[in-house]
Amino acid sequence: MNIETTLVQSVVEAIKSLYGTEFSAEKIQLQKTRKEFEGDYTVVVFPFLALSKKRPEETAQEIGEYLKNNVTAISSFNVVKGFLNLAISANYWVDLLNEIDKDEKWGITPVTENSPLVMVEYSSPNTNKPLHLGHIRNNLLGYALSNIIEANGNKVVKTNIVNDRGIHICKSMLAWLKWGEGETPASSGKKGDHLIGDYYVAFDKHYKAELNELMEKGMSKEEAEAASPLMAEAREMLVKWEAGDKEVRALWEKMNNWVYEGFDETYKRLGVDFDKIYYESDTYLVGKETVLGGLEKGIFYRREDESVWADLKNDGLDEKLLLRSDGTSVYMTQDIGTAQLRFRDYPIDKMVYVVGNEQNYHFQVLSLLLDKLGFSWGKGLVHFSYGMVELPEGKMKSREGTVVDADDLMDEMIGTARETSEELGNKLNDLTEEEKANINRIIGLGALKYFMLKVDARKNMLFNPKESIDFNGNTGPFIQYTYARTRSIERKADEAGVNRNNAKPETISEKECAIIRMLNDYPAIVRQAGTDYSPSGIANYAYELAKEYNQFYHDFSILREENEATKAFRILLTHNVGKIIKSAMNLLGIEVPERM
RNA sequence: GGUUCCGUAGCUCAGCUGGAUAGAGCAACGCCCUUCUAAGGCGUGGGUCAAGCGUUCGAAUCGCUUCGGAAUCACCA
Repeated sequence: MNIETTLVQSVVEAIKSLYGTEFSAEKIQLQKTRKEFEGDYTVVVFPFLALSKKRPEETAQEIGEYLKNNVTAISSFNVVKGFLNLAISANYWVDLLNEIDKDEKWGITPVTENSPLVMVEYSSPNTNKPLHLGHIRNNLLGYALSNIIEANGNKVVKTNIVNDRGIHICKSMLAWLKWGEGETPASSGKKGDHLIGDYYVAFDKHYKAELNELMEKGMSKEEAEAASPLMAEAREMLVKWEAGDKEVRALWEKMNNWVYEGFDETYKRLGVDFDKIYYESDTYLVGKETVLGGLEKGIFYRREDESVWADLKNDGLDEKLLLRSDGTSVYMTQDIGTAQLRFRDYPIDKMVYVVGNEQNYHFQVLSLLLDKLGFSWGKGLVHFSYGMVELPEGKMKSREGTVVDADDLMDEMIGTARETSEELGNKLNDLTEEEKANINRIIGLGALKYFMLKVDARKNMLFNPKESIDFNGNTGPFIQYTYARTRSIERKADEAGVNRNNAKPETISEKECAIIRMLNDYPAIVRQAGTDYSPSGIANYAYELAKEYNQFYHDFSILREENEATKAFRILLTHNVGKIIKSAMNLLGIEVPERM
């Protein structure tokens, strides 16, 4: 049994024995003892005063004595005001550490055949431009979240819905036809998604120029927009696409495939992946059918102009359009269609959508609509809503050229890692260029990923491209560095023939107890992160652990210990700190280097 | 205007199922590399936890109000 459970139960027994009353275990407040006090765990005794009818100090003293006499793991206790601090014996910690050592997957709940199936949707790009900083946050959160949910004993299906159709795609296509002169990724050496993005920008440029021209001739902005021949052509192209025009479809497929190749490269580099990809071009018609089905069942209603609506006023929301008067589908219709297809493909128990917080309302509505349409997981769907990434100049705006491109950013991070590494000197000189490059990649991306994941997802976050490329302090590289040192120590210990199974020291330090306690907390941290959907919980834990260990490491020369048992114990501790750091970073999708 | 979210050190962020003197990192200043990796460690300074009221033995944490900021409320996606 876990030490915390033991302590709580013992406190219940103590109260019963001393005051003759049952006290509910959930109401007992057991917390880690703060650093400035002596002990490992602290019981808050204020809630018991009504029962004991004594002053806080006396009550704490009585309970402390009872516990010390009845729980072998407790070596001593002290009382400060209404706080009972309990110290756990060294033996207990050594045994616990051995237990953690035996379990290679400490903290991870295995997935079985009967585990619930959770589908996580994330990324959801448009195929008319490359991925940017906002997508990076989305992708990293989605991937980390999937790992965390899986670590809590769920089957996870990672999915991506690609927005591959619509007027914006036609704009790129049209621009490419007009001004592309047959340019391809192969002919220009550009990544496919960047190539298409350039044409999307080109369309906008020409369109703006056209508007200006028309406005100079005396049209208002609205009139010019309506009269624009370029936009008319784009709309025409969309109509052709919907009608299945062969040429348009062929061009669409060709250009989308370029984009997918580009995306795949970016995803691979970011280290994220998907089990199943859905395309909006496949789902939007299904959505229409589903909505019409709902109409027949009387869940929705039709207005005089033939448009279809859902009335959600009884649920505290407004009315929501589902099909336009011309019968075409809207965003919501497509999400319903995607849900329908997914439900056909998988026995989904829970659905998690990783989508920005600007769509909070949309998902509130979607949840209700899916529920009304009979999807068992509709009501309980989770919109994992995250905040925007802001730049020092404000929001990212493609028009103002303040978008931070995902590929460029990764290049920059890796480049900075390389420079830093070179400045620091010759640590890696015995490695090949390839090995060095790989370590710099791990560090550069680790810095980026950790920076994005350590912040509470709900909050808007500020990304300063210049200052945030930081490798000191609460950063990914600091944690990776700590891991690399644990590995270095282990390698040297292996050479010296230290056997960590001989760890039976007579005394261990407070610092070491604190570290073991943190290792012991890991399963609870993983569970908490799973129920809160909070990768940041894992991230901050990893930092705390790395920091705690780093401080400890600084004070000890492990391999120079004279006592074999103590030396073995320190290696055992080092090994398990490394194990847990690696595991936590794995959940976040951050690699750890063996050296750095 | 309605709804939702956010406001903690100069900056970036933890802490929030109510507990002890509110924590890190960055930035500033001062120490520490013949010691398993200095991408490190130690120290100093820095706070009206936006403000007010309430709940209670106890509030950064819970409730209400106000003030600031963001998102959303489309026959856009």
